[in-house]
Amino acid sequence: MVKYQKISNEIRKRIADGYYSSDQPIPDEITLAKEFGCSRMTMKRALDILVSEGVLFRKRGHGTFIIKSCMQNTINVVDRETLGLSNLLKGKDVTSKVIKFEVKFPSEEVAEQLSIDRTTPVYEVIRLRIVDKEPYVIEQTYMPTTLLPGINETVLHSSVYKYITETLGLTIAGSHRKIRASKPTQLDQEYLECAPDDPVLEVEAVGFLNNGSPFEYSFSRHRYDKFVFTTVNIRR
Amino acid sequence: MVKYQKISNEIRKRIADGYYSSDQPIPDEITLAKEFGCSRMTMKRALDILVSEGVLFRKRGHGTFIIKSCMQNTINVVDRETLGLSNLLKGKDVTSKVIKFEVKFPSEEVAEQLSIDRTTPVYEVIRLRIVDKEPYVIEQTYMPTTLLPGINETVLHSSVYKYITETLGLTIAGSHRKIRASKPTQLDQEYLECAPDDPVLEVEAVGFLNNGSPFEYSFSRHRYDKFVFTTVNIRR
DNA sequence: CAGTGGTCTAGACCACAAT
DNA sequence: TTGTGGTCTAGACCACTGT
Repeated sequence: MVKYQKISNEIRKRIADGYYSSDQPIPDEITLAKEFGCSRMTMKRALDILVSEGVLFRKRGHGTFIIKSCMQNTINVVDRETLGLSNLLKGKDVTSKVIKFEVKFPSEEVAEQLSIDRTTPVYEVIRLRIVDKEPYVIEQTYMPTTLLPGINETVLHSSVYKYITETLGLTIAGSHRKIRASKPTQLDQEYLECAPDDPVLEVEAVGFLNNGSPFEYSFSRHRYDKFVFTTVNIRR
Repeated sequence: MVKYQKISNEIRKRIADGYYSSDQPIPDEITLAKEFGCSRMTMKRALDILVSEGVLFRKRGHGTFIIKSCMQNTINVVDRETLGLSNLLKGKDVTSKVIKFEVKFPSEEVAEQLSIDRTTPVYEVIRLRIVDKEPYVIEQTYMPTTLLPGINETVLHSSVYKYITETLGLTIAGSHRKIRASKPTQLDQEYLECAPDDPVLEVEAVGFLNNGSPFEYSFSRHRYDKFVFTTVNIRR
């Protein structure tokens, strides 16, 4: 943990604790820098994190203020989903049922999203993720076999994320995602136990490693009553 | 436009033009800094923007690389929705039908989200937004009358965003959003012209000004076949 | 004018990875 | 060891705001 992160965490904690009034600006950057024994640039960087999180905002010529509406927020359900569901819901009882596990040549769409050609085999995995005994999400995932060798049912039953990062020593860099509402498929109705008129929240994602290669193209279909996707949007 | 933005734009353009090979790292920060006549910190900042956009990623000890999967992306449908729908769909024919326009005391939930007490009147607006003659989204919006005086039917028929920024001279700072799938209500079916089993994509948002005050609490309900929410997620 | 945040610099040292 | 990006500094100057 580097200095700007420590400072950022401390300020975040202070805000949560009500240490600073939300009607007044927090102390100016130079004062805070002195308090934390760092340069103004480092202080600014610590505050930048909180601005990007939607906790603080700045007003040039005025000061830095707390965004009131950030307090009454529930848990951030997503926004860090590339950490893998097992991590996201740490503390919960997460299990997986493997519905499909095959190796095949990719469709044109899948090949394009994974930046591979159609002769590179991919895993096709369909898994039902179960949280505290309740069906939570059905994930359909395509992964290049070349990039992620050695995936098997054992891996699928625990954590693919863990396998990629720990066993293969790869680093996940991020993802591009699309979110839409959808009608339930037969599979959804069967495994998510939803009614024919229950909508489904679908998250389409391309995940990529820190070497730039897409490592997964996935469709996560969630029960509409158990999943909310949250984001923060800060204008610049 | 400041230096790091100009540089950032130039690099983005080069990537789009295929000026840099996506298999090789782009030139290192010091080399680029020399080329652009800036310090390394400024160069880093320019590249930071592209990293946050999911265009580049860095690998310590290696270099900075292009994310291949960023190329085949369609238009970013959202992510800048705080600009207002009129701006988002510029060039399209956007009209509004005002379904409800009242002033009332807020419910507990609305008061909490807007950080006001229950004695501060709010506008309640329900608008159908129509894009190129097709129903696009129903927005139910609550706004404090104190913060946004003078809203009327004329404003609602053009752009509330424009009214807030230009007429009132306020600055929109950002928003917190939650996205979920939902069953269609009677209102949805009537105005969005969707079937009883067509799902709806709902975006719940709290928008806030650059003085930290929440200025709107809204529910935007979209036809499932006409709206996709896109995001980029970069790990740090 | 004074006080705030925004940008930019030149340079130092650290962390990581390949050679 | 070399070369990369990551962090941090001390200070300069600019832009905006309210007095």
